[in-house]
Amino acid sequence: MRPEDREQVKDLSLFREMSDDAFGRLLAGSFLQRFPAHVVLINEGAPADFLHVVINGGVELFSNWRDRETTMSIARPVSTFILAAVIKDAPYLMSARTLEPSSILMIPSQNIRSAMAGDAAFSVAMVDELAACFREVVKAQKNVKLRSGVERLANYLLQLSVLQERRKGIELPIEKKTLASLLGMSPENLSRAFASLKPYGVAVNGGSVSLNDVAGLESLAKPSRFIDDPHS
Amino acid sequence: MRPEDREQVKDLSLFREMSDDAFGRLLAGSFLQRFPAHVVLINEGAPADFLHVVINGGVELFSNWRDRETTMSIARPVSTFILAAVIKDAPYLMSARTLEPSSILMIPSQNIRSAMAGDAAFSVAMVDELAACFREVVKAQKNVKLRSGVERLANYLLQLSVLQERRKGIELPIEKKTLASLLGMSPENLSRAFASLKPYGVAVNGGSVSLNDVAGLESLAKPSRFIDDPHS
DNA sequence: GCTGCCGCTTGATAAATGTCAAGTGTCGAT
DNA sequence: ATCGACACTTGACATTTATCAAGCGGCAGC
Repeated sequence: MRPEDREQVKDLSLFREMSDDAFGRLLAGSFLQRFPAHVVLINEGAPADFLHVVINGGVELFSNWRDRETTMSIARPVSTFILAAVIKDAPYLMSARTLEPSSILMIPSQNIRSAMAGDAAFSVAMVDELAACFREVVKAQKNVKLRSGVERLANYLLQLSVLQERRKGIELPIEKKTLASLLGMSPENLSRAFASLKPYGVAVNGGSVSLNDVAGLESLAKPSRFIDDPHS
Repeated sequence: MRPEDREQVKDLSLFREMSDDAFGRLLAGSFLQRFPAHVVLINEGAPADFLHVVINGGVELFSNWRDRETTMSIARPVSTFILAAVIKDAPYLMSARTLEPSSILMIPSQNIRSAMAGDAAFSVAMVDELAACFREVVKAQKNVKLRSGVERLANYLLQLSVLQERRKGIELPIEKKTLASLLGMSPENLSRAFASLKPYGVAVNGGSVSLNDVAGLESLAKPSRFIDDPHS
């Protein structure tokens, strides 16, 4: 593991307050591994032996039931995923696969639990992190239950435009197929949803999207602080 | 607050490991209040000043967007709700209203944060509680995204029958209107969903439901440990 | 007893969403 | 260069779900 990678992990809010010493103990037995694209890292139902940290690349968290599958969220550097399963020492509720070639740091679950026991500040950081995760899922749930497909797409695009800090010309960070699943619709439906946003100044070209009428799009999307703002 | 109520709260996994002393400090400035049915306790977006604990009765957590509303979950005695907002000192993401006349214990948010700072064991309990909450929402999200309305109802009924420990003759604990919203469908649709379960031995009479063919219902519902089991 | 409200149901209809099938274009492997 | 796999799009169609309207039945208040 390169020193700059270690530095990035240490800078996560989860680990920032730890002593270097405690952080060293946490990483004992951990390993950083490079994976190709489209590799399954975690199978739903397996015991949570490691806390995973995306160092670079991207990871899709998804879930299956019968013959259906849905994308639950996307983890980007630098962030952890499946923290809750590690805490509860319970089976993973989601599967995970790389979207692209990715470096993943894997920390033994036992190290996390030991660190909590020995380091009160770390526990507090964990509480903070888990509360944030919880609020994210609640927002996602509201998004699905209160909005139509088109509305979810419109809000996703607006969120992206804020994130990418340019008014026109945003880039979709994931394949449309995956985006459809993340937004809770079929790929065909996503195509049609894009088409139905054309009157609102949305022009699509492959992975590039221009928003030529942000105000109009907002009047359709009606973004809400308590669904769309990642910091609320 | 009656001693037996205090005992029940102390017995929550969140507080069980606390010293009586620390628990006393936690409750300083708290108060127990009785509310009539259908009273709004919390408005989405308000600052999270109190951690709420349902002592008896029942509370519906719900959320609005534009002219739509959906119920997110039901809190029953004895349990806390909106813990995450309290931790983050952030606005509530959901509103709350009583379903019936209810007693609610309200603990000042500041007390919770102080207790975390001074009591490592309490922090660990909080981590555990939040991880459990997180996993609950993830399951709810999978339920909505992977299943049709009829499938969600079928699984809900099976869950109830396990909870109420009798094979036939279960009682719906909430109005059908609320149940519809909880399951993410319109009330009309819930009626039709019940009707379409008739061939699977489901007979409805007001709030009473008989399951005359649990095996058949299960073959339709295909319950999954990682969606329906509250302990997984 | 009425009477009006409300929860619930049912039917008719519309809107949203999914499925199936075909066709296009890209890209990487041979 | 050709081929095939695959992501994406589009159209036709089926299914699911919501909406609107009407009606039933219980129940609280007059």
